[in-house]
Amino acid sequence: MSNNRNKEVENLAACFKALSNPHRLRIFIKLITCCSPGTSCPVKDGMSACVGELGKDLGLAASTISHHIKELHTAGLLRMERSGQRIECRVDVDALRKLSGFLAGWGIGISPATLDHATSIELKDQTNGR
Amino acid sequence: MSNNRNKEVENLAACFKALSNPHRLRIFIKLITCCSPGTSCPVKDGMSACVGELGKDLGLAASTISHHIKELHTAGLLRMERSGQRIECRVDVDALRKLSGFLAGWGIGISPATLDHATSIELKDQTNGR
DNA sequence: TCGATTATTCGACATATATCGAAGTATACC
DNA sequence: GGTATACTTCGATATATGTCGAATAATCGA
Repeated sequence: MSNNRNKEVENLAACFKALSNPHRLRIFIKLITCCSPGTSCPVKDGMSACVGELGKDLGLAASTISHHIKELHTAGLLRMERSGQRIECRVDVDALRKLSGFLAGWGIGISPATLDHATSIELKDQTNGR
Repeated sequence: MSNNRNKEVENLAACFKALSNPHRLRIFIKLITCCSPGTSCPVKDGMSACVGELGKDLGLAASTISHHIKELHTAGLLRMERSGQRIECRVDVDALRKLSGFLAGWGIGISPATLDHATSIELKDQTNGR
């Protein structure tokens, strides 16, 4: 229970850490926007782009981009799937929603006093899908 | 413009960084909940607690707590005000709302394709109030 | 099979972060 | 003034992070 709660806070912190680096945040933003509905996008499927595209314009070495994307992936914020030579990345909408829910619970003025509920949003279980 | 956009991403990243450490996140959560309406709280004023209270139960040295709270403060997530011997901390609801707004824009499924708007939420200007 | 493209892993390195204890500052109370 | 309480600043130190380039792996096309 309390142990569980601990794990939730750790997960939450891990997500924030993944977004805490400007380069990574930029990658994440690009992923979210570059392929959103209505935008022309190299990949037809919504919210998806390959590693190379995401890293463009950041002025970083390929290995560094790869490292950053791995961080986002490990935090559960994005999913990766091989497609030929490329590896497609897409936002994990669930994780994003949960993260957003945590902040929205208060910030926006909606029901506070609900830590029990708010921190029990189960962030992506670290053991599956990676 | 683009320079401005850069600064916004930096600010956003700085906020995430402040919340990326489990100890700091715990402090932040405590601050948000311990004194929310309806809860009995050492400080009557909603969402406020002194440095010492926030750091309790974390098993950290006072200097470390101080350091963490300073980080949260620098990121603009909380305000501090001297009150006698104590220093009262309260969440900066504006910053929280903006942070939350950034994630909520997508995550929750509300209008995507609005990066222009979403990243132009002006996060607290680093130069005032600290 | 060979070369091109795309991405990851590895080792090195500089910088940043988390942490402590000791010393310093500010305020309150006697 | 002197002492207690609350917090911050400073210096030290161990660990984590961001970055690169070189080497490796996976896939495609000729």
